[in-house]
Amino acid sequence: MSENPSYKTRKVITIGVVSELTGLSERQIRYYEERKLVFPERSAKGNRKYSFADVELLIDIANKREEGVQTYEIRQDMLRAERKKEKKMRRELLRGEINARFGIQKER
Amino acid sequence: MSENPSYKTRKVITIGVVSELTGLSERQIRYYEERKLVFPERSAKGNRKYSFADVELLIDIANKREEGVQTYEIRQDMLRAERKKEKKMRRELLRGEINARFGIQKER
DNA sequence: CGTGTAAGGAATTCTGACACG
DNA sequence: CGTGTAAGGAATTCTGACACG
Repeated sequence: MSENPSYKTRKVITIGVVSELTGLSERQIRYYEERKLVFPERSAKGNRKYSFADVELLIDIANKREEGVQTYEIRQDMLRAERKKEKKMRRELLRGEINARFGIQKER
Repeated sequence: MSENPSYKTRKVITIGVVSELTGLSERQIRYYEERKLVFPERSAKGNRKYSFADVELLIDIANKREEGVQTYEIRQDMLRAERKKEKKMRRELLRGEINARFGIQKER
């Protein structure tokens, strides 16, 4: 049951459907790609394919744009968030390694 | 986090992508619809849209077809399984109602 | 029965560009 | 900067039908 969590990240949705789902025009969606905010995959013959995660991201972008935030700012925020998350993951990885060597044996 | 379990059942995938995902020809996919094995939605202008659940179902169908099972048999099996599940849900619903009236107060 | 294919048309998507503000 | 639009072409999808086995 529930085998695949990749339903959210698998890129299978064409731009027309994404447009319906987000309310954005295809022009806008392609422009946000140009501005490096979304990264669809391409089918064999070059058609863009998006994931549900991309759709949600685009909705967030649309909200920020409505507040007047420029695509450049949105991109900067995304990059900052990404670096923060990486830092966190490194800390957790390190903690895990330390535990693997010393932490596991509770006391003896 | 993880707000939407509908990633699996939301019908957003076009037939070409389903064909890639399943290895079935578009002809086969349309035929299985004709035989009432899958039920895609339609976009405004009539294009079929499938869910991840549909994709998995189609893969199951493809496996059965390879074993020589006819579409009619597959359909009968699906209907039987569905009735069974409904029966189960009715039982559980009933049990829940009974508990709501009598079961909750443990003892007094 | 299950699937391939050619047919003709309609809708989709793509890119690069001009426009406006 | 962000978005609309017309342009031309290529790929997608649709339906109904004929073919084969």
